[in-house]
Amino acid sequence: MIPSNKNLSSYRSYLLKLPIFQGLSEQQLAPLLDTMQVKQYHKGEMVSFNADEHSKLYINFEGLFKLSKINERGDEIVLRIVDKKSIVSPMHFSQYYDVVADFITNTTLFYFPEESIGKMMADNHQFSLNIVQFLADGVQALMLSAEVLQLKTAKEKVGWYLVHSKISNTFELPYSKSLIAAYLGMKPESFSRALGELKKDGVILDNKKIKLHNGDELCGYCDPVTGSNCAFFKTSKCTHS
Amino acid sequence: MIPSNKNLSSYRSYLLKLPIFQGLSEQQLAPLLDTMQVKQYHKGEMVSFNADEHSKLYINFEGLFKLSKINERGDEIVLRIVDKKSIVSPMHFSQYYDVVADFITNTTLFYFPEESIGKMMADNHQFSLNIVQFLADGVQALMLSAEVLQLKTAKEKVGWYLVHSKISNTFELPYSKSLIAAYLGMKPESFSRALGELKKDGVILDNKKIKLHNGDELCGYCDPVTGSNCAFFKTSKCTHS
DNA sequence: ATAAATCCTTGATCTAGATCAAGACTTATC
DNA sequence: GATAAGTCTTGATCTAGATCAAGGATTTAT
Repeated sequence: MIPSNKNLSSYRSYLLKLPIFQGLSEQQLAPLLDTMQVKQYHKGEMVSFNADEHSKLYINFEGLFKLSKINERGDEIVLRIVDKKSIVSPMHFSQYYDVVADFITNTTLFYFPEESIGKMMADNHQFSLNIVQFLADGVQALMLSAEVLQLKTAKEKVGWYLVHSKISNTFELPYSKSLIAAYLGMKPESFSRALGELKKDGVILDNKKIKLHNGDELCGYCDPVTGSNCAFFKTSKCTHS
Repeated sequence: MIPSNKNLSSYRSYLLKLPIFQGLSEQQLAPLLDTMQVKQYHKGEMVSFNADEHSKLYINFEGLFKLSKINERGDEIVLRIVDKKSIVSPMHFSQYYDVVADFITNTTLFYFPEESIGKMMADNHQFSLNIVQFLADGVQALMLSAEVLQLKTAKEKVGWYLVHSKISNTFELPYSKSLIAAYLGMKPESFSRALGELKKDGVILDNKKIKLHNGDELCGYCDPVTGSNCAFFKTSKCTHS
């Protein structure tokens, strides 16, 4: 069933499992969930997410989009790839800041008005902590990606993304190559060439499936935050001591 | 008087004026301020700010340092320049994430243990909101700087920094050129050459003082968030419509 | 199943900014 | 006020990745 503003109550159990609502009972959340709305966007659509018109908190229920900035020359930086269950909160942006949401597939977003979120934070300390955690994760993800974009070579960027996919997405590339290339601040051509380099080292990408000759070929590209979710973290196979 | 762990009470009025304590009375803050500690760092010192050893919230009382990441090749990215009254909170980082604090001058930091901040948030809703605001500002600053680093040419980066200095620091460059160059992800040589280009357009930097031929030469480099603090914001002189 | 549209790869060339090197200016130190 | 230590500028050269171009592969539509 496609969510509509009429049948939202059936999604309560889905919502309760999200990290942003962690530690909260259905009862505690009821006043907030009652204010939830739905909006559909379709593939190819580009919407400016500014705090003026979009001072809300969005949950991506179904679909995929990227948050980008584009300059006069048409160059793009992908600030975030937003997939299922991810949260975007233009309500926390400055009034004058905006990003473009560029929808890669048809997407269904749930959203809450800024006032409801504010009310829930005032009434429930756990929810405030969850918002703090969400923002802290955002800060850290942006610092990590600044580091990747600025300090790594093309080959290192791709290696890093692959090791990330290996650990978090069980050896599978979650998006198209060109989307990942854009996220890594490089052109598809460079991404392709970097993959060619990695292939020489025993890293094969077979239709989005990552295949490794020995198994440790990507470990040199890992970062400790990603590594902490790896089965071999801090064992002899791991580079993070 | 140099702050020590003995004479901290005399800094209460200084602390009460900080945005992070906005809307809070001295009385409400007392339990938190009682847990405050001081630490001095000296010029040239480099300290790893990881959540393990530094799970605290720091206030820069006096001094200057940068938060950087450095790779094997010695390339550096400056994630933030931390000057007086700025806050850094490794307590919000993941256990495995770390940045290097590189002290540019002798620096005095005040800090609060993670538990005291947590307690204050639990006891006082306004303080939680201030923490949320602090983190949201961090997210936005990182998004803006990702955009600047990734999408702008050398000349545009320098122009952007100058317009920022013009508006926020009254026509004065706040730090050394090489520090600003590092923050903009470029080498001092490129910074110098970019300044040369801008000089041709009527932008003169005379011993850190920004001097403009007509006055609007930098407006093309402005962003709306910075611009919202400009005297000419949304007037005919301003490019932000 | 076939056509059309995307997406991806490979090769040739170009370019912004890095690197290397040397000199000029500025700021501290004795 | 001389000398030393940074910091900044200018010029020559180099290079990683972008751009341009064309062909191949995969997905989507009919």
